[in-house]
Amino acid sequence: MFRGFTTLSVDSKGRMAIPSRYRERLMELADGALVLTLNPLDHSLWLYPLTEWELIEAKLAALSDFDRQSRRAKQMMRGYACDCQLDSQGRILLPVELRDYASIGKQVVILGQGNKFELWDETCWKQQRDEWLQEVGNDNGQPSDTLKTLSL
Amino acid sequence: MFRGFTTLSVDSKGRMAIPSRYRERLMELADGALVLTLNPLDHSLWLYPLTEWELIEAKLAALSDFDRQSRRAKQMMRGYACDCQLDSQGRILLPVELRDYASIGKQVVILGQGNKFELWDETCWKQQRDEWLQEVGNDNGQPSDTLKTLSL
DNA sequence: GGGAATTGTGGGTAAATGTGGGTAATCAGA
DNA sequence: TCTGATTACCCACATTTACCCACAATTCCC
Repeated sequence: MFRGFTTLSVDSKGRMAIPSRYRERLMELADGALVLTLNPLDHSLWLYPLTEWELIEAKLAALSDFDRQSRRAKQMMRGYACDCQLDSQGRILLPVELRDYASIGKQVVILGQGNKFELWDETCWKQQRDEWLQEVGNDNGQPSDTLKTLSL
Repeated sequence: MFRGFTTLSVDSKGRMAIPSRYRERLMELADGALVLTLNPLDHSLWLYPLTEWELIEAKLAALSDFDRQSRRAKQMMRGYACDCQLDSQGRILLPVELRDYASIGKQVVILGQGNKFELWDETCWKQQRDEWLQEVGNDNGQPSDTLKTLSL
């Protein structure tokens, strides 16, 4: 499973290097084939190895078209899913639309998140992180029922 | 299966290029034969490879004429279904009636959606997308029960 | 601490792709 | 049968993308 944090830069062509410690695993899993899509819950991107994405796609395909929320989730996640391939330098190309969606500028943060990675614009990530930390610290944000019983 | 997002332009003759990464698959599946029809759930269009459409047509044929919603779905989807063929440049011609239904102007968005593609006017799509993202972000729109248990 | 290998970054070039428009063939209506 | 409109095919251009090589920075090892 993927974990950890890296800051990377996006070059003028919109390319981003994948940290080398993940590359071997990515080659094993799907020969470097990746799927990048938007994270509809935050303004960030999700990056799956192709094999992991196929599981997600199956879950999405099972959702009904007649439930509006489900339909939108399918449209967004599948619609924006983009096939990427590690190039010979271990980089991937981030399509303009996805960069825009996540306001990705020159510096990117990549977070290992289990079966996938999460990509944030560096500035956005810092804001988000600080906001969330403050919420938790303040006890304003009531934890949801599931979290109330969670021991870490 | 199809996924991904592309912005394309419709030329003065009403033609639209199919992104090249899909063309080979489309030739394999049905020799470039496609069926374009309206999406009765949104004001957009659905584009099926002929072989996939035939499955849909069978499903539609099985729906009862005495259920009003089913009857309408049959009428609309079958009635507006239009045969298209990839031309030598990998383009298809969008009939005027369907372009009107989806308010398709100069710029079109094509979304891969599993067994089919979804075609939107670019402006309409952006509106749709932003509305939905806001709903999800605000936590107002309660996720439907299926979504509540969905881990991505 | 110094040298070598690995990793991250930048950019040039050639091929592929998307776009536009001219011209010939086809079709429908009068 | 003639005429006008629509559709299919062809060629040409501009942009984008993929592939390649090169350098800078970092890490690792002796």
